[in-house]
Amino acid sequence: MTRILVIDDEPQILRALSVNLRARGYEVDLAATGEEGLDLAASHPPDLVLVDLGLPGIDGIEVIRGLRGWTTVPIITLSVRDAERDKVDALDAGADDYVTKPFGMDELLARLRASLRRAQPVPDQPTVTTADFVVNLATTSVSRDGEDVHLTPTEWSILNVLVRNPGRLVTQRYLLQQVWGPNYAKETNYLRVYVAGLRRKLEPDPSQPRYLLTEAGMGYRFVNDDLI
Amino acid sequence: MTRILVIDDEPQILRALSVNLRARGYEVDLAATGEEGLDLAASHPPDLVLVDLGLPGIDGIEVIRGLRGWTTVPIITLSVRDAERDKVDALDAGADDYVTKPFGMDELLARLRASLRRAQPVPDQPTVTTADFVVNLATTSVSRDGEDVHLTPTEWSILNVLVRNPGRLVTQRYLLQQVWGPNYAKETNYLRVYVAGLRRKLEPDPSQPRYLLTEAGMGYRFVNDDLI
DNA sequence: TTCTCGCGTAAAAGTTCCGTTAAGAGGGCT
DNA sequence: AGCCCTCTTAACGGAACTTTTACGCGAGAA
Repeated sequence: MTRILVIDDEPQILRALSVNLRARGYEVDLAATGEEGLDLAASHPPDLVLVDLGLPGIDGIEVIRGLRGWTTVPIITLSVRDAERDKVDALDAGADDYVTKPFGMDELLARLRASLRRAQPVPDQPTVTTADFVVNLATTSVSRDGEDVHLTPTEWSILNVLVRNPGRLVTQRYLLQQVWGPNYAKETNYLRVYVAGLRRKLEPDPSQPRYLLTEAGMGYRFVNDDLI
Repeated sequence: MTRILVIDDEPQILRALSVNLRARGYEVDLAATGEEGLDLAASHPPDLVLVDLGLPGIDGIEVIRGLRGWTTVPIITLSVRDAERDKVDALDAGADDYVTKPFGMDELLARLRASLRRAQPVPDQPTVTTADFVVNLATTSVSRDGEDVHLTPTEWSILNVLVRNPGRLVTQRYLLQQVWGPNYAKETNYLRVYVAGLRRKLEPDPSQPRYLLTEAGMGYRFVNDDLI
């Protein structure tokens, strides 16, 4: 049975979600505060977390960071209609999706199913193959034209995050948090230096990247269009 | 059967709407005051709400806020012609569309069908597909004819808001607040510049937009009426 | 008709962001 | 200790993006 942890301070929303989710056959855990939610998640690991961003006490973002410290469980945030740029923080912190309040139960259920489905095929492909190089996630190695390419730990860490999110825009803040930790979310110059290094080692033409693309003002993206 | 809740204090309008809607095969609930309307909506959930903005007692805006506290049912407002300010407030409060009194029954029915259609299927996947382009909300990317379309952060932010509110009239103020924050609610020239950019990149004929429509003086609307 | 207002468009001006390079610091290994 | 590898940090030129300004057009009001 799929277990869903709902963290929200508004009793009526908690209640509405509880009723609707149970009616759909989900097992539901409820928490009214961030602390409670984190405890519950640890003692009773859920398959998906629904968390309100506007919690009293430690807020939703902190809950996401707390969860992301030890689990990759899908997280969907609930938030009031607010500035887009605030929601970016949630996604950067590691949320998978967000729903704005007021939300339709149908929409929420749809996003929930989508997140659960996306979480399933995590049986990570051991290798990612492009026309120019092969990344072996199991053995932590990269080869190009049959030759081993040596990467430093930091380079590997970055490549790892990008390759595990193929085609997806990875924000610089998310990358920095994954690789260096939450205190380095602003040090975008690190990314510039290391991505340059990766391109030198992996791209056929480092000055015109084909796999490790920059999205100015947003982040980076690993694309692999070849059908292999 | 599709149920429509009509909230209006003028008996002749209530009567005219009731007759016309029933003739088209809709089930109709009638309410003469805001309180009555809210009660009826709660006890007998409708598929769409038609509400007059100029109600005695708690007015139309309050009714919209009351409904939006717990439901995303499509709301169309009826308002007299010169109450521009009220219309914008209604849309910001969560209305989907408005019709100006005196209104033609044909126009009302058309908007009604459009709102109902939008509310129907919630896509299970985080992509929005039109005949000309595909917006992928999960990967933050847009493609057209198989080719990736590059968007700047601001362009993406605007498209994101519009696409997440399909068929709905999004006010300029709401867009500006979502993208730039609350201090930019008056900078409508930004919208002109960036929407033009989006049209250039996405519309088959940017001078005659098919998806990103302007509602003069009010805002913008993303429509995708293709049955895909 | 003329006037006004809002919109679309283009381009200039201003600002931020990125790639590159290089030098110094720290740590492990021989 | 000395060497090598890696990480950190700073600086700069150029690219990308945002903001601002200006102007033409068309719809609706006077």
